Formats: sequence, C-alpha cells, structure tokens
Amino acid sequence: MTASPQHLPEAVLRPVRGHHAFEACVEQLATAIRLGVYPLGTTLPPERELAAILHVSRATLREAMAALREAGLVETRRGRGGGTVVTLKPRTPSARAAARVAPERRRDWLDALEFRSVVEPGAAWLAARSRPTGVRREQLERALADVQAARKPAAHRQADSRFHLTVASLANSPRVIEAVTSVQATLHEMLLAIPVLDTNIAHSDRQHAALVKAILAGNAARARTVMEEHCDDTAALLRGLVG
Amino acid sequence: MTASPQHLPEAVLRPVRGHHAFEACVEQLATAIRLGVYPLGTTLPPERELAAILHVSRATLREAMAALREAGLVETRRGRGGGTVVTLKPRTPSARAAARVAPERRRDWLDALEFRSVVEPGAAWLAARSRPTGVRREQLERALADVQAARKPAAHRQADSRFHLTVASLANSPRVIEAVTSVQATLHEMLLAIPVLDTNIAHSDRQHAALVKAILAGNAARARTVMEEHCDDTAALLRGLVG
DNA sequence: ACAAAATGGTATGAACTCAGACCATTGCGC
DNA sequence: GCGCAATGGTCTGAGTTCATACCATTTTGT
Repeated sequence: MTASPQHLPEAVLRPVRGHHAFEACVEQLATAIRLGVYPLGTTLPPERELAAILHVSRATLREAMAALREAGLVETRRGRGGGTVVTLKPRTPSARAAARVAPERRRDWLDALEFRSVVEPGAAWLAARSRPTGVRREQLERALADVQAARKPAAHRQADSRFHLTVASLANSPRVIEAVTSVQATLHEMLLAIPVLDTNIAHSDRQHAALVKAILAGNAARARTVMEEHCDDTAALLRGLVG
Repeated sequence: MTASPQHLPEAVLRPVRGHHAFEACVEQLATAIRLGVYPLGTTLPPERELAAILHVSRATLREAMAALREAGLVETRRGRGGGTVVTLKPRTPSARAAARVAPERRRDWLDALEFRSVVEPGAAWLAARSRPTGVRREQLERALADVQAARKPAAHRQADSRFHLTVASLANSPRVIEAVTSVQATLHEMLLAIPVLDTNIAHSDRQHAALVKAILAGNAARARTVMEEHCDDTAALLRGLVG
C-alpha cells in the first residue's frame, strides 16, 4: 500500500457543525434578514413552520427568536394574524469596526472572495443553461429592477444580495444556493465592517443588466464571463481594503 | 418598501447542521476512510487530537469511533504506539444496491453532479493560478502517479478521489476543499450503488495527465477546460444510469 | 356576542453533549 | 527491569436540545 498522503487529512477534516443548534438558527435567520431575504416589515413564517424548515425543535427556535428580538431585528405579536415582523432597518457601513477584525476572520474573508469567483460565475452559467421560463424570468427581471431602483446605499446592498441569490436560485441546485448564500453573507459582513467606499453603482448596474440579458438569452458562456468580471471588480476593491 | 420576494425564503433557509455531533463525526471519518484519505493500514490521529480537529468532546468522538469499529472500518489497540488503524478494504461496487435509491437521494445525486461541474473546474482553475511550487508540485505528481498505478477498480476509485482532493487542496481555499470533499463523497456513493460500469480508465488517465500538465504550467484556463470535460464525461455516464 | 382557528407562550422529562479529571494498558529509553 | 510517556477507557455533573403536550391571546367568521 502506498504511504498515507499527509497533506490530505489536514485539508479534508473540518470542525463538525457550528455547535449549538440555537446559534445556528440565530445565524441563519439574522443572515436572511440582513441580506434582505425578509425585508423590513415582512412577517416571518410561524414558529412551528420555521422549526420544521430548520429541523430544530420549537423550543430551540424560540430561543433563537428571543435573541433576534433582543437584538432588535424583529418584533413579535401574539394571536391570530400575529407573528414575528422584521424591524431591522438596513444599516449603513460603519468605519469604526474595521480595526478589530481578527486575522482568522480576514483569512476567511479572502477565502470567501476566492470561493465566490468560482461559485457565482458557475451559478450564472447554470442559470443561463437552465433556460428559465415564465415566473423565473419575472423573478429575475424584478430583482434587477429592484437593484436599479434602490437609491440609499443600505437598501441597494440588500437588493444586490437578493439579486445574486435570485440568480443562484435559477440554477435550481440546493448546493449552489447554499454556497452563494454563504458567500453573500460573508460579503455583506465585509461591506459592513470596512469604511464606506463609493462603489461604482452605475458600473455595477450595467454588469447586472448584461448578466440578466445573457441569462435570459440562454448564453451560458457569456453569463459566466460577465459574472466573473463583476466578482473580480468587487474583489479587487475589497482586497485592497482588508489585506 | 418592495413586497417580500416569495421565492427566496424557500431557497435560502436550510436545515441547520447535523443535530447529532456523533453522527456528523461518523460521517466525516467514514467518508475520509472510504475516499482513501486514510488508506488501509494507516493510523488515525489520537482521539484527543481528532476531537480537537472536529471540535467535539472526546466522549462524543469516542462514540463515533465505536461505531466505526462496529462497522468494521477500523480496529483499535491501546497503549503507547497504539491507536486506531484503518482496516476497511476498498469495496468494489455492488449492483444489488441500485434498486433501493430513494427519489430524494437521486435528486441529491444529480445535484451533486451539477455542483461538481462548477466546483471542480473552479478548483482546477484556482490551483493553476496559484502556481504551486516545491512540495505541492510533488504532491500533485504523486497523486497522478498513484491513480495511474492503481490496477484494481476499488483501489483506482480511492486513488482517483485522492487525486481530485489533492487538486482541490492546491486551490488553498478551505471552502473549495469542503465543496470538493462533499462532491467526491456523493460521487463515491453513486459509484458504489450503481452496477459496475467499465469506466474508460485510459481516457480518464489521459485527462488527469493533461490536467496536471496545465496546472503545473500555470495555465488556468486550460486547467478549467480539461476538468470541465473530465466532469462532463463522468456526469453523462452517471446521469444515464441513475435516471 | 360567540365560537373557531391561528398564533405565540409555558412546562416537563428524556436523551445528547460537553469539559475535565482520573484509570488502564502498552511501548520506549535508560 | 523500571519509570516515563502516549495512548485508549471510564466516570461524573452541568448545560443543551428534543418531543410533546397544554395554556393564553388575538383575529376572523358567523
């Protein structure tokens, strides 16, 4: 038998799950809210339903909800027609936080940018190849319109996340969606932590439009290229600022 | 504020990670062993070390070890110089299992093939771009030699997994490695469950060689293209067999 | 006004997980 | 041979998480 490859075990074995179901719930929900999956004023699904979706007990889910309430992201009303409503106003980046990013965190940030350069173009490619029809086309066009309509930076950020997640959802692959969600969450975190940089929104909007055009035309290669450039532009900007 | 996009929540929220730390450990270790990360006869790291790597308590890790022992994947000896040794002989695919694949499982299989067509070419691209030097080049060449030297199908399968994981590890991105590991694990499962098909090993070996050449030459575009074709060939074969 | 339904709020006991300490066995170096 | 060190084996008490009820509040429908 050949000798054991020493480089693989270290690379392959990873910490098992983010411990504490409770924390994982808080993270998923907070991320969904911050990314604008549940925009300001919308109502989350009932507790029993959310618990089922996340595969946790209602007790655990409620602890998570309590944390979100505590943190001011949501408010809760009882009774029929009640529920948990999103109250978080999308925040504008604050420069102060930039200083205290741990090296480990920064490494993860850079890693997310690399991963993104693979996953999001791939998602665009799959989306175009899937030849979306009907509702899916409308979802995409609607997401594009939302980004371009958003004026305030914070709202624009959320709309941008929603746009990228919508593209990913067109790929129709749970694994792709998970990857893009994770990447967008990290990206969002980065953008909150570094000083406001006046991203060239007009430039970004042109790229979004070109991307939608390519996807709707079923031009997979072009969709991937456009997304690649889009990601590279963001990455270059961010890499300069964090490391 | 715009109305809530109804398609995103369903796509974005996912079950919170493996509730039982124990099961997650078993899965990770069993996968690592089956993929040949720890080949037959090698010794796993000491319990305390593994527990630290996987971020679980030693008690939990030991339960997982007991399960692996029970399943006949490993054997354990006490005392200094002792430890847990891999005893699993790589298995040859058995046709019997093919019938009882649940629809849900089959969907995940097809999803893995899609995800793979994005992630592995991306990994190859990053690997080539990173311009590996010294030890990394040797690891890659060694992995290639191992695949081409493997004669028996089962051993070839493990060597193939190790090769792909090695390519991924050159990308130097934890997220990429995780993605490729997950994809390879599912691929391995598929290959075990479907009837033996006489994969064209010579063809596959040529692609591997071309891939290594492109990576070592730093030709990222070529590396990606070669890997894309390699994945497409496998995918076409498998898709025909699972539905 | 009243009942039904939908929703959040509370309670309980079992099972899992953790951290840390300590025990038992074996090989290595002197 | 003897002691040290490395390793697996065991125990315990506290904290989480779970499943499953049941309670409380509010809106809707008649």
